[in-house]
Amino acid sequence: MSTFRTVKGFRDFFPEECALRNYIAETWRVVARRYGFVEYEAPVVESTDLFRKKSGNEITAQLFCFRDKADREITLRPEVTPSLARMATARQRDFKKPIKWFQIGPCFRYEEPQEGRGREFIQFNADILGDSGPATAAELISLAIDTMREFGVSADDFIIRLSNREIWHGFLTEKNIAAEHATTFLSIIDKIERAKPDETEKKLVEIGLTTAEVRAFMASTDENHPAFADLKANLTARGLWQHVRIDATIVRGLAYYTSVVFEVFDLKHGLRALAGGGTYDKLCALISDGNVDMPAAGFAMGDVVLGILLKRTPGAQMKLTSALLAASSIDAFVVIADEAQRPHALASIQQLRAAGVRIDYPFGSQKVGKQFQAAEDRKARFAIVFGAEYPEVIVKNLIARSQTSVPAASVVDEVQKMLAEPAIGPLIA
RNA sequence: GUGACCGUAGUUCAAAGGUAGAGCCCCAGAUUGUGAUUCUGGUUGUUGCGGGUUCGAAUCCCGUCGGUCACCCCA
Repeated sequence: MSTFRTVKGFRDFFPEECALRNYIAETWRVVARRYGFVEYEAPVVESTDLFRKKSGNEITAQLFCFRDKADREITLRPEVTPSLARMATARQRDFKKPIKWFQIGPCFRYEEPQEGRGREFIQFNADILGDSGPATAAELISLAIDTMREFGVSADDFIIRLSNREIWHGFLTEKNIAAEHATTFLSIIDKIERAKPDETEKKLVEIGLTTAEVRAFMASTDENHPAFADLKANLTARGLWQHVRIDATIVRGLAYYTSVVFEVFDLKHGLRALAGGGTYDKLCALISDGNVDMPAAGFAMGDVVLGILLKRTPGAQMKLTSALLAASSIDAFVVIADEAQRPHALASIQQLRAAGVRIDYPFGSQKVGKQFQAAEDRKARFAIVFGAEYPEVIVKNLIARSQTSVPAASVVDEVQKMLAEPAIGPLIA
């Protein structure tokens, strides 16, 4: 047993986990580009003030922060939206609007780790800046839905919970509640399904409301509420509205959200949120001290809960298994049956690799049976045997268990031809 | 940051105050040019770490670190 362990809340990526991480990131990237988003990246560390002042209490309580050697207050980013706002406002005139950017990278939050929740996670961020309104939110929600579907997660497996903070502000106005209570009130709504009813009632009464009033308003807030009309029309036109459910209890903890807010949840396993986002029309102005007043919206999806869901969702497992196999398998294993042929084998290996064929082979003398076992273990499609027949070599299809003899001089062409044919059997890489 | 439960070989788990074990994995051989199965042999632990109680501690107590869960809230 090693004396050293990973730091609390951090994880090792052994090859299998690394393949999963890469599969998730690559899928995010492919779908985001399909939507016309371009990739950017921000620093992993930022001045602590950037988050302390802009993100709100929920995030600042779990900042992974420290002082550097020059005594500067530094924070490992808990999210990238403030960095994005800083970057976008700093050079906003360089980019045509709307700006559609995405980012994939690690984020850090100092909290108690448990399943689906570590201190380090990889996040996919998609944001649209310089354009506000239902079309922007619809584009982002659509991207979130298609991302889930690309993983093989279907409408039976996940739901978008959608709300709009403005409907609650309208409710407070209607009830003549002072605006200063808005933050407290939203916090109560956020917890209304988790907190004890009598405590909720007590808190509501303190600001001049009752649970009954709030419940009645929630019950009357459905997809026909005017606040969702444009969004509904847009997503219905795309054929995606069935993925959306109005849920007035979604308000989100981050302070900067202004109107539309949404979260992505799985439907079958009771996991934590897969993704969340909304519009944040005032953040750019805040970050730039009022110099750039640019509306914006975006969402973030994490890799940890998503990874758990993919492993548990039948529809997603096949794509996942295929991706993991592709990451660990090779095209052909070279069997050196006669050590005297090793130089010839190395020459062919070099040519095959130059042609892009994924090749492995034994470093030292090994029995042929062992070498075929190694080929099997490496999930190779073919074994290429260099032995007494040289300059002929034997190419064996390890799935079909058939073999042919080809001249060593043409092995590259022959193997490429065979690789181009569809693999028979379950080992489709 | 607070509370609850847990921590034994690479891994999954036994051993309930009396000498730390098994399956799997890994390595080698049976098998000197073909993948399975089977069989044989082999490597591995200051029982997370540090104290304490005891003739004796994996086992009981305290602390600490880590994991899981709840609070919190979400990626």
